[in-house]
Amino acid sequence: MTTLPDPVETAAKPRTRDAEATKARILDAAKKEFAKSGMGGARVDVIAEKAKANKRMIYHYFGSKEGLFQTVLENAYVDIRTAEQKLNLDHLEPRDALERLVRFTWAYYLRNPEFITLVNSENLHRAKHLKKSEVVKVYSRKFVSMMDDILSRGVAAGVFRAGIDPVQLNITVAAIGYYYLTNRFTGSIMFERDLMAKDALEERLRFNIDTIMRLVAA
Amino acid sequence: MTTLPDPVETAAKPRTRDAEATKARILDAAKKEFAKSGMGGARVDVIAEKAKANKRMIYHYFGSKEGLFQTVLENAYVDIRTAEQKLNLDHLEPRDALERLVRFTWAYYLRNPEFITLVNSENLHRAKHLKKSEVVKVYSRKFVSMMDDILSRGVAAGVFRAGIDPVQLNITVAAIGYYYLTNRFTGSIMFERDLMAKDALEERLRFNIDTIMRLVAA
DNA sequence: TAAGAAAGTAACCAGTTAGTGCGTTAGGTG
DNA sequence: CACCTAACGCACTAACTGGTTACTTTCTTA
Repeated sequence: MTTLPDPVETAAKPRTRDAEATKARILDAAKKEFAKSGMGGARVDVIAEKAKANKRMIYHYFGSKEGLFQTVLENAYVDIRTAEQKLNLDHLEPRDALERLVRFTWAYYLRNPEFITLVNSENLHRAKHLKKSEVVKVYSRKFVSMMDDILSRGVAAGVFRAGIDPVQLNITVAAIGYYYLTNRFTGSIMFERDLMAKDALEERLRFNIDTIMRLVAA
Repeated sequence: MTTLPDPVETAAKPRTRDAEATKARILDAAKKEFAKSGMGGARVDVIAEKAKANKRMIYHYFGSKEGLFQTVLENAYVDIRTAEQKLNLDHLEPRDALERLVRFTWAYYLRNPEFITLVNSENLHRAKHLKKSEVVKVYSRKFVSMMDDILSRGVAAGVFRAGIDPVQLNITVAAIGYYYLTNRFTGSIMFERDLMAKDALEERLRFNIDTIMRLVAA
């Protein structure tokens, strides 16, 4: 050995303790791993490594792999529902509000591809983790009433037809974006085109807005 | 010992050898297991047991777990595409043909829930198995041209508007059924209603037909 | 009918994997 | 500053899991 490394720069850091930061790093790594491999396929050791945390910490903070998955899933739902509420659609003209929601949903899926995979994984497990979550139900009610409000205002303004079920419409808005993106790999093969190319994505968004607008038009 | 059992009825079956039947039993069991747990979560031992076959036979006939999955997946795609071709939509009035396709797609997903889960699993793996399949591409081309034909005839008859991309329409027809069913567990919690109840399913089908008809109407 | 190919079986193996026991260390508090 | 709680880390294990080895049994055919 020749020179001792500068302790300030390369010392094996005394690693200041920070429970919240460690938790956050674990959740972030877990979200990525669960999204990449699903709840069953994700490896706890890999999550610990990517989080630069010890595996023991995962069990300390989240109890089990399933506990960790449940927290990740719950956070994901809270995140999208919170973002939706921030759109302030009630200040917009009904048609603009609806178009904005379609655009937001599409953009959210594109920017948060983990969301889709987490939801798929949860449905493979028959929603056993989500069932335990009370928060999600509260947020979902707000989500439905938001659409209900847009529809009512649209009908009153004479721009939407009456009798549309907000739940069915919500499902449809999600479906036309979600399906395209979750099945982008098999879809690109079947239709022999790159569904993720920039112009393909733009075309799909236009098509989706069109689909929803024609569906609700008076 | 008193009486010898009737060999025809109760003999500890000499287990007549039948490669095709064994293969078929393995494929059937594999489809169910892969659908229930995904490609990663399914267990080869469980498949062998359910197929009443020896695990060694799986490796003999299909090489590996992935080889087995690929065959199951390929069969699933061929099955739905074949059933679609049998609909004979080219003899129907365009609007009837399209409605029939929407109804068929919905009914197929309902009667073959494994299909959806297999496709989801394949997309989690970025379609690495489907990429190797040449058959699927051939069938898919026929699928697209079928929709193309319906659209052209509809435009010519003045009942559909022009300029609709058959691929986008195909994706949308699949999406509005597929999403509802694959996310039926989380959906039932979020919307606080049983999405699989008989009347809920009927309502969704009606809504979907309506969505597609309004989308293509002139 | 002898022989060999194909179908079928049981036991086994090496590598993983979720989960733990137990000891160490940082840092806030009395 | 002594003490104690909570953060952190290492090394281990019991159960599993995809895949294989070595073998027996059945059927076909020359």
